[in-house]
Amino acid sequence: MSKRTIFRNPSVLSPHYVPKDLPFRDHQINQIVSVLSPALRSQKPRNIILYGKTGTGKTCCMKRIMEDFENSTKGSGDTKALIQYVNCRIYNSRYRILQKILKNYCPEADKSGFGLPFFYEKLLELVSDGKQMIIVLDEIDMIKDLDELVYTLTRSNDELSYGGVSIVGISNKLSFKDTLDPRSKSSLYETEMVFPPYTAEQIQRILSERSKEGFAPESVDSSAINLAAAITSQETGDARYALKLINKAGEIADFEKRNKITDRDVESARKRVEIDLTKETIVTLPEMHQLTLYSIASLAVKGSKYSRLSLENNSEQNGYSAPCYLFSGEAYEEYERVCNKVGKRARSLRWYKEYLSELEVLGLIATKPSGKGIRGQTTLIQIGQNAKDIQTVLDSVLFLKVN
DNA sequence: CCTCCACAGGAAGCGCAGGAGT
DNA sequence: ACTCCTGCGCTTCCTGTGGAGG
Repeated sequence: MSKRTIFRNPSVLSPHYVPKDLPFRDHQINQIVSVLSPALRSQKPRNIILYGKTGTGKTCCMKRIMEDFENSTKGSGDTKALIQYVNCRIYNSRYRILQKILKNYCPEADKSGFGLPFFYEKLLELVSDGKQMIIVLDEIDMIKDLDELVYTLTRSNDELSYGGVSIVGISNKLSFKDTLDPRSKSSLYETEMVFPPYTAEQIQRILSERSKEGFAPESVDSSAINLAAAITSQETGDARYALKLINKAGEIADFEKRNKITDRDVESARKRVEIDLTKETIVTLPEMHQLTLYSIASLAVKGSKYSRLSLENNSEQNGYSAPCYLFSGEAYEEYERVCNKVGKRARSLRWYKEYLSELEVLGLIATKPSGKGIRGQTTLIQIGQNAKDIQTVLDSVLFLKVN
């Protein structure tokens, strides 16, 4: 009666799953805990920044620590320390972050119309009786007015005699440090910690442990795990990617009604995962960002006249496609056409540039200044992945049919 | 050398939604 | 009901800039 499946507990294989033990991250966890533990004794912990590429376990470690933290304060009745997690990709301004934190404690804050001073007062009230508040800012580099936020939060410490507020920042961009104001930089970087990428052997261990829990016994070839680990470490060392890979391989084997995951499944999963990953980011994009990306993708498929022009000067290299660059000017024109087609009002050129830089932050496109050989100063845009794939994804999202 | 191109990106301000105070 | 305030997304305006062209 029940459908035959090789999955035993699929949630274990999800990238959001937080395991009891995080292999190869004991050192980092211990260090973070030792930085944060003063909060349990009503002392203000130092601020800390966690660095590392995607899928190196930063968020996972932090969630593990938060759970343990909450469990340890639960029994003791009056809690001395509060810990709050904020995903800054969604809550990307000072206002939204404070609102998000406070609405867990006072529900009336979950409305717009309040000014920042209101939130500030509420925050002070919350920690004024000697409590310590730890704010975990995941993807901290996405915050638009981070300097002001850091200033607001550190200033609150000056006004309090007992409680305090400290920040745990999580970022995967090393360069974002330089964009900060020197004052907020020095207060934010009291402690710094780097998460190195996992090695192939480590990923292999992680995969086999999760597979043991996630799949039925004996259903995963050890060579399939080795292959998935090898592919991952060759690409990025991103554990999340590795989990996706093995998960997808499982789905393929399941679909074909086999009871073992083999190398071949991992190979075919590889192509699907990449499309899936970009699809995930694309569908959650705001509409205007989607239209912007769509215009770039379709122009890249068509080929830009400027880039064709400039390619003629260069001698043909193996006949294979050199990276296709688009001029921001022609991309904007295409964007206007696309907006027209779907009956949306195109935003101004100025704002279009903001869209571009946000798409670049997400890694969907790459840009570079035009430099020598091109008249005027402009930006060259290159699409991150296969333009055709992105176009197909967006076609289904935007309900378009363009040829 | 100057001028023009094709933009980049900062500043100011606008309309809107949704509070609070009166 | 009204006025005032706030943040946000956005437009308009403006000045700056690196290289090509004459």
